Amino acid sequence: MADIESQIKILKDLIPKFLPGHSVDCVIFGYEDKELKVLLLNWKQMDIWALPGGFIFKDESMDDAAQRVLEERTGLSSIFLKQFHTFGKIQRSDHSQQEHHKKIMALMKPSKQDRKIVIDWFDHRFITTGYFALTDIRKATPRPDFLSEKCEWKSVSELPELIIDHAEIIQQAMHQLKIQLNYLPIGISLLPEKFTMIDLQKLYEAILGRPLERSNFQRKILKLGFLDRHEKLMSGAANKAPYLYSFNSTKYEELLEEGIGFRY
Amino acid sequence: MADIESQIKILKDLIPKFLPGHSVDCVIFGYEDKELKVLLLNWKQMDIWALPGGFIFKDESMDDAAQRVLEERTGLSSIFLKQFHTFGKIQRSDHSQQEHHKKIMALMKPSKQDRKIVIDWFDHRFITTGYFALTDIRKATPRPDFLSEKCEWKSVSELPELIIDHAEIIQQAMHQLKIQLNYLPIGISLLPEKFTMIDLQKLYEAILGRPLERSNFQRKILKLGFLDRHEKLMSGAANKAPYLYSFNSTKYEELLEEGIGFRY
DNA sequence: GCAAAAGTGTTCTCTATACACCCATGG
DNA sequence: CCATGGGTGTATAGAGAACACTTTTGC
Repeated sequence: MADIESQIKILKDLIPKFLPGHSVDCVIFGYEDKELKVLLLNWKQMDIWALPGGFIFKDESMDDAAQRVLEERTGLSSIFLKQFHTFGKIQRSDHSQQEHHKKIMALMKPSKQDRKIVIDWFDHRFITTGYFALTDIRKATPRPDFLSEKCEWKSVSELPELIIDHAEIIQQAMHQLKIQLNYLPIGISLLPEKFTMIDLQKLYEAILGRPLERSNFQRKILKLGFLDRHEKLMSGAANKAPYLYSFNSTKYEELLEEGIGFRY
Repeated sequence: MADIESQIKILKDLIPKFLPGHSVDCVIFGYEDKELKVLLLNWKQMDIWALPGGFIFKDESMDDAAQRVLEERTGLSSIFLKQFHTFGKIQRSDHSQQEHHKKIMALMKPSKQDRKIVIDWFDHRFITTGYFALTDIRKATPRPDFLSEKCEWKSVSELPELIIDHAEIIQQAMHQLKIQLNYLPIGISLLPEKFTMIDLQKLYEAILGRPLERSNFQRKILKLGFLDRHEKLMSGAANKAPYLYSFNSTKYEELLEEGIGFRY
């Protein structure tokens, strides 16, 4: 596996350029099949998952580092991205993490010195800042990093086993999403260009975790006036065809300043 | 000034025990004379102010570090304290900071080596996590740290000149205070045991930055039912005496879970 | 009695919510 | 025509804002 080995060499050279002790982790949200999803990485040689994360270069702001991680994993730039919490407990490492690093190290034969640098780097304590991102799942192209085998969207309602405190980080991100719902460009970030009213409602329901009344939702949203109505969507089903809508981003952004009202 | 010199020696020995690159800063709020105040430190030899802050020991959680800073500067423990944002721009240092360190160094004659360790420590890049605290100003006893001359409560409406990005940190803290108002134990933390309805109203007004209608405020708060009514406060003024109230903390905490409703 | 501030009542509007009803579509 | 789901109407309850009115206090 010369591939990993060369990656380790690259990493060894990068390590001195990173800020020690601090990392960023991204909770990248997408929306598909009426479910809220997050992008997760599957670690090589282990059946355990992790959030996409990375380190901060000494000459790079923390926000830029998060942006870089997001871009590397999804190919997307200029996406809504916001920090939500910094995790600073002492025990931010666990058995599975150490086991993983051992297995990775076993796969390669770098020089003793390189090996030591890399192991030491991963073994010391990190404080991590969590960011959440809102993406259109159809536009993203998930790409694993060198530590990982797979990079996949996983439904937040059935998350796989996650390393260290990453389950907690996702929980926190979802809570913040709920809390800040009225001030976030939920719809415009997570939905495709055109969508039906039910699509939008289901998205809100997925985030809020509770059902909303159909007719009232429709009236409320339309009254806010940030949607443009387009042609009807003929689904082929034996029922009335819904209109397609798109966001009038000017009006939408104006309204977001004040907050679009849904209590949680 | 052997005093500073011995402090520098202590600091030099502590530095290896700190996590490099990360600090905490506390925006400690108090309420007095109908004004929201924050506790600030005045740096020795300079007419510039700073937030109380500190570093994190390698075997200490970030929350504990913030708690320690709060306790060292106010003597208060078990106070409401919560992180609100992490500041990770590259240029988190400025001219006034460097000037200050030079002046401090000039005051003392430590060994060249000690001096280098301390200067290097302060000169490298820090990411800082901001915490805000809510305190009863009457119970706190402000104490300067060794870099500072004075430690005083300053009204948020007329802040003095602050180092680096500390003005921005306070702005952010105030914004979070406003946003989270309905979920924070504002009253019980910032007011004395007993207070009048107007006291509580003025506190809310100070945080929200806008006037509230007296009679409606009274009705709304009383209807929520977390206040116990006590004797009247005879002020000696030629007007009707207001009742004194205190928080029924059980009910208050129950309600805070759901949020006590004031739109901002 | 008068001024000032506290406490209570009334009215109006706006929103949320529930639910009824009509409309479009394809089988 | 019927089942299904979209779109609109309506009725009611509660919250919020504005403001009038009453009560208490010290001069």
